[in-house]
Amino acid sequence: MIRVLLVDDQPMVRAGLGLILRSQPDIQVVGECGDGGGVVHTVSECTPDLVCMDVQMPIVDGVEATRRLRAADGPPVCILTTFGDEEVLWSAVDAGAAGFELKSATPENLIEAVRTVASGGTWIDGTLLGPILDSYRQSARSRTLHRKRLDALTDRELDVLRLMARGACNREIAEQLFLAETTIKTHVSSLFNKLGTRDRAAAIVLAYDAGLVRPRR
Amino acid sequence: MIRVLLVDDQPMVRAGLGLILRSQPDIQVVGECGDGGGVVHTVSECTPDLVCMDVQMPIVDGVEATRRLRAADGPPVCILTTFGDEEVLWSAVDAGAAGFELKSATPENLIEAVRTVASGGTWIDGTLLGPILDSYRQSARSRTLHRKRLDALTDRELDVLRLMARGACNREIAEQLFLAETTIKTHVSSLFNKLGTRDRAAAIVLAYDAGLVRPRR
DNA sequence: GGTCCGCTCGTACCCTGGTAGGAGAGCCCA
DNA sequence: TGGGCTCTCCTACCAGGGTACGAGCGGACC
Repeated sequence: MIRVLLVDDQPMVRAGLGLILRSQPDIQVVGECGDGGGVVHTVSECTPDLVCMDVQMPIVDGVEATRRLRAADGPPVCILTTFGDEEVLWSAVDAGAAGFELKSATPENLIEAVRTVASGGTWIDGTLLGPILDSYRQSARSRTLHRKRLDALTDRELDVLRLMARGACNREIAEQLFLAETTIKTHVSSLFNKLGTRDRAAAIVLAYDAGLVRPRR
Repeated sequence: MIRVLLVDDQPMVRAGLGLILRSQPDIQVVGECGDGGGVVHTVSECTPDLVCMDVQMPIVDGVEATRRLRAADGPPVCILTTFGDEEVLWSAVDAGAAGFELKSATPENLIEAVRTVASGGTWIDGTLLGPILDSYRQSARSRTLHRKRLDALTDRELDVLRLMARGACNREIAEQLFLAETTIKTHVSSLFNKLGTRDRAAAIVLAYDAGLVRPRR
């Protein structure tokens, strides 16, 4: 039996959600909340297996409430929202949400989302997946355009550029590649010419833009 | 009726996939391919609604075949692979795949993937979604850690750092901020101290790592 | 009123970064 | 075999980057 806590400021929405979920023999709605503020407390009382959380709420919004639940080692959270823009999705993911479903989804999808999240899985509404991957593809496309400029570089010059783009000075690059510093200077000048950059700062920026190196995280 | 083309170098896998898909009354397997090389040609002959594509194949791999199909304005591609590492996923997405499912998935999931992709949707295996979001969360976490170091900077120093991280030299920064070059030097030295960086190269790297500036795409 | 801080600007100095030009060795390909 | 390219290393030179230190001004805070 899957025990669900519903959090939404609109009683009508809670009623509708409850109706859909209760139609399943293995799903049980064990509590409701009208704001994100009391969620942590309510959870400790009714011990749900997962929390269905709205985003827009008057006092404490769903993202913040999700963060608090995660901090309190609470049950997994499935975000339920009206507007599925990317910003909200990422902030919810950042807060630790395991599921993200639109209120416009079919009851079947909603139930599947609940089942997936309750069993420890991850769920993102299918209609959102498309735009997300599209934006990734777009960024990948212009990255390959940048890469074309890097194609002119020799292997050695790429070695130097990579180290340079990690903040290494010429002497350090020389040490790491077992070369003389003057050699590095030669490579550096050469790759500046090919890339059309005048100094290492611009080259580093280009290395990031082209995706040769990625921000370390 | 959904018309499917199967592409996999192993006949056994094609047989198994076919068995699963043909069990559905609305799905029809209209062709098979043993390598990615002939996919574009085969598609023009048997006109499928979608292509189920293996990744590892002897001559032309699934990612490259997907790219060619996209270039030829072919039907959507659902990638079917044994190993679900992130690299493969992103390269497949980059190539234009609309679906990504593991061979270890349940027949139900496979069928759902096919139905989703055939109807123009996007599908990613649920077990992969978790690790992807985890890595995103990790990156977000250490981004905030880096940001802590940026918190020590004054507004003016942030202005300077932002321009510096776009490749501007001191004189250009001075011009853009309507300040003297010596002032910029003061700010630059000060922010190096606060960030613990010794030169602008390292500061630029930190600006990217902290997410203060993002690769331009 | 005094103090702290951020912002501005200056001088003086050193050092790394970047350029110009040359040169030798190894490799591939016509 | 000769030409072209890459990789290596050198000398010499100069501008910009970075540091150290000082100083004036204005706002915030006690």
